[in-house]
Amino acid sequence: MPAAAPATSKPTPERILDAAEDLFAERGYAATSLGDVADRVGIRSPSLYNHFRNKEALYAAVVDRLLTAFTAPLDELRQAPLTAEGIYRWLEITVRMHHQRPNLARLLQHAALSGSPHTDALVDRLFRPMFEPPQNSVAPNLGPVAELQPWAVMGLNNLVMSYITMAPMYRDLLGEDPLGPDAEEKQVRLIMTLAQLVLGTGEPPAQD
Amino acid sequence: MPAAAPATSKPTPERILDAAEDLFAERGYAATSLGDVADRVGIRSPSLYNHFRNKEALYAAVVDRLLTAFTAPLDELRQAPLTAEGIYRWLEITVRMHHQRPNLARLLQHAALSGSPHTDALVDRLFRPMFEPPQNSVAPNLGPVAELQPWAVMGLNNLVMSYITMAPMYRDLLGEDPLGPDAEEKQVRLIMTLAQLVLGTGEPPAQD
DNA sequence: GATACTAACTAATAGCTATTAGCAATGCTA
DNA sequence: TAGCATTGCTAATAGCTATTAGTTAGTATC
Repeated sequence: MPAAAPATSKPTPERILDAAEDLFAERGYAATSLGDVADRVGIRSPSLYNHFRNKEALYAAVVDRLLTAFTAPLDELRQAPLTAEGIYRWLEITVRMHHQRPNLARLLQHAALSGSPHTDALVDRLFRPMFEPPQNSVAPNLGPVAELQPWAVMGLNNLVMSYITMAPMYRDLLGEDPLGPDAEEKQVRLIMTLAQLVLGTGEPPAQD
Repeated sequence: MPAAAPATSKPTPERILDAAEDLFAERGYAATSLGDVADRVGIRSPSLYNHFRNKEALYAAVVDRLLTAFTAPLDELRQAPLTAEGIYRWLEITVRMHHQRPNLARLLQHAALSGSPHTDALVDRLFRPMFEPPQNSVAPNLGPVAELQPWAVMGLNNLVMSYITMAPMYRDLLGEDPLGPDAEEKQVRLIMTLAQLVLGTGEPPAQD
């Protein structure tokens, strides 16, 4: 009795990607079993091979879907000349995206710790653009961390992502769920404040 | 031909702990196999059971050894009343310890992502003390992040540790090995500068 | 109405997992 | 010298892993 598409829900490949994304993000590539993915979708594991060539291809698809979702709004920002206000906008968008799709940060962290297939793609598409000087820049003044510039980029990035990846450990210690919507606002404010301190007393963050 | 203690090296249990610590830190609890641990020590995996009850006990021993190494120098600092200079000392010591023994940060990150046995011990012994008000405090002025205090503690911690756990991803992007000795100095300076900005223009970091 | 395609299934594989049982060699102690 | 605890080994277990082969039931097309 196959092909019982429930008609109510998403197509199977998408449901597989959803389940695999959550599991890869939680457990990493090696510790995720296709049986668990299949269980979550509600099918048997060999049926996964009707939609993805093998485990690595499934992982690659998960990574690709996440990367395109993240790089799209940032590519747009990269077109305009780089101003201090542009940096603030970029930061806020990044923070909010990581809160809405926390799985990329988790996947990245697993890849950094253990290595995974396609780690190059993650680095090249997400990180490398931040380290190359933009084509038309206004050379923002970086304040007291002048010669530490690349390290500051790494630091800000890590700060945003480690908030996501470490959140479960702090749930009891903060009075609040660190991944709830209130916390998102709080983290945006903290990051913006920090950035303002680091970049100098320049422009204040834009108010929505 | 057993009991061939090479006489040159450390006792076996310690060598097992060393190997297991590296592997657990790199791959996490679930993805680490006892066979790989044994290979690295140079024995067969059943021989591990002569020294540790099972995989979980081995992991517990790794965690415990790391925690005692880390909490010792910090407990000492916690005795004295809390001053701004004390916070700077605490920060610098923490950064340097994480550079010398990067495995605790990696283990913590795996535990936060996937959950592992004994995660409570990690949180209780390492994090919880930072969130409880010290017995005799001088109520340091936290500057522009006043009501964000617990979030700032979490942020500084994450900043220090994510530097370690994310380092491999940035190796190509920075011009330098992020875990080399020069980088340690650079990170200490960055963190101290940041802390100075956050805590207000208070005391400058002590020069050794 | 016959045919091809899709997407599910079961059965089976080779290899790895932690763990146990039993054996053998060594070194310490009486 | 006899005995014992330590610590290594091999062999064997039950269970999980990704992956393949072959089958079957629906769906769309001619």
